[in-house]
Amino acid sequence: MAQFAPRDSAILVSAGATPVRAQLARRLRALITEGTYKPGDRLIERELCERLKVSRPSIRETLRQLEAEGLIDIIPNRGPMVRTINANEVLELWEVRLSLECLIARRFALHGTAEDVNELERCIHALDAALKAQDRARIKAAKNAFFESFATGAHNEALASYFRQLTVRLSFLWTSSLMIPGRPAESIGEQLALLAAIRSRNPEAAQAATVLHNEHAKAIAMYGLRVFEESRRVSGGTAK
Amino acid sequence: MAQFAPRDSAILVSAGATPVRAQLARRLRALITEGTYKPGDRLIERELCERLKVSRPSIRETLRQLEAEGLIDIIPNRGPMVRTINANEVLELWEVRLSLECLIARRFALHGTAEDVNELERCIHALDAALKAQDRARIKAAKNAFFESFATGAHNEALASYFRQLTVRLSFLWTSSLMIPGRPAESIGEQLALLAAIRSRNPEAAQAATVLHNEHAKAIAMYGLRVFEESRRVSGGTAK
DNA sequence: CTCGGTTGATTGTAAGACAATCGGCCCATG
DNA sequence: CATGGGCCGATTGTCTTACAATCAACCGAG
Repeated sequence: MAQFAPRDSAILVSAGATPVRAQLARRLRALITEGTYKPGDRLIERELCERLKVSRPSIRETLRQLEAEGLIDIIPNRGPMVRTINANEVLELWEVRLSLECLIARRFALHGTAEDVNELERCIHALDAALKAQDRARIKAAKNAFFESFATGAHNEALASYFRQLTVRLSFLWTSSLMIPGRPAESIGEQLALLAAIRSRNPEAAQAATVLHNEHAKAIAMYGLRVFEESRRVSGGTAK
Repeated sequence: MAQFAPRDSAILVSAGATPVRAQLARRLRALITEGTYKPGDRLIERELCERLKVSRPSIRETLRQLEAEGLIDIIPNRGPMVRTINANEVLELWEVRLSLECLIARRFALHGTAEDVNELERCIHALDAALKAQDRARIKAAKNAFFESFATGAHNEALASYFRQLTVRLSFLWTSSLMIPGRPAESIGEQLALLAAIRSRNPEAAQAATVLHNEHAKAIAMYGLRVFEESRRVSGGTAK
């Protein structure tokens, strides 16, 4: 699975020069996850061509990829739009993601190296700092770094890839609910519990910590969904 | 996620006429899962054009989709090839798939309708019959029908979609190991145990049955992998 | 036998073109 | 005034053509 490069491609790993469409996919993904294009927005090919300075074939190939990743819907003869997700679909995706998250936690506890664990700890503290600073951009970056180091520690690339994909598909939830007062401290505590479980090489405890943390995060996420749908109902759909 | 249509699109469900590239994707997927194109085989665009009677842009868009689904690799300036999977990657994918399978089993026991359960039973018996008849095509069709009804009964479309994708990515294993004497009866027994657990609405038992069945299936699959790699080493790569 | 350059094959990307289809608007009509 | 039908613009679906960039394999020279 191509996905987005976990890190920017190491120096001589991916021999070939980066194809334009790979960068395109990253950029479009970013435009969607950062909320520039919101669920329901139409992505008109010619518009994207001039905005991103590439030809229509490149755009179309990229759009097909994003469709396969679940980020956009392409309706025949109507064109692509950022995928709209209702509450039920959020719950569905969330459940799948939780299942993978549990597997990651168990695997991390079993197969994570000391370095993986330390990296995870660094990410947690960085996230803590970002949350206290109430800096959206930093929070988002720290959250991504945390997810990435979490997924990496499981040492299962396929698993990490699917986990990333699901995280991206649900990312729109976080833009609405990143900063809820009182939540941060609690959240960090949960993640430190996960870290402790991993450090003591206890997969069951790690999974339990993940489930617990997820219970809270899910509540936040569903709150974020309501906020999002509200804002959508108010500011109206530019595309109905 | 577009994926392949779970069934051929019902009469007025997907309003628009089927785009060519959707059929193309199905056909190419079939060519790969059925072993016409084997892992490592290169998929040369112009070749596919004349074989499938479509233009290069259509082919390229389809290939982008299959890449995102993990079925093929596209190496820059070298082109697409059917993705080669080594033993470690098989184990990785298998573990993810098992995790989803467990979730399906639990959800099926909790949310499956009586009709879902009956359909699953029908599929199991059909598979049993096909196995006894030693008919490869029928076995394959029955296996797919079983997976489909299994996934459907969980009533989580995202989950079903990812499960299908993983099944497809691992499908090459089955072509090598479909018919192992002695295995069928045992396998059917395991599936009937799963069915019983679901019918008694016991998610834990259903998950346990899934894990147990998977333990055996995995051994078969790894055997199939060795057979496959052996045949690959012997008959050599047409593309090295 | 090894190294290096040349060449052929294939992809990467673009631009242009045209048919098919969809959605919305306008108008006629009850 | 509400409703239905038909027209028109916008957009995608698909194909053709074109050319540069790159890789891989071959071949010849040392």
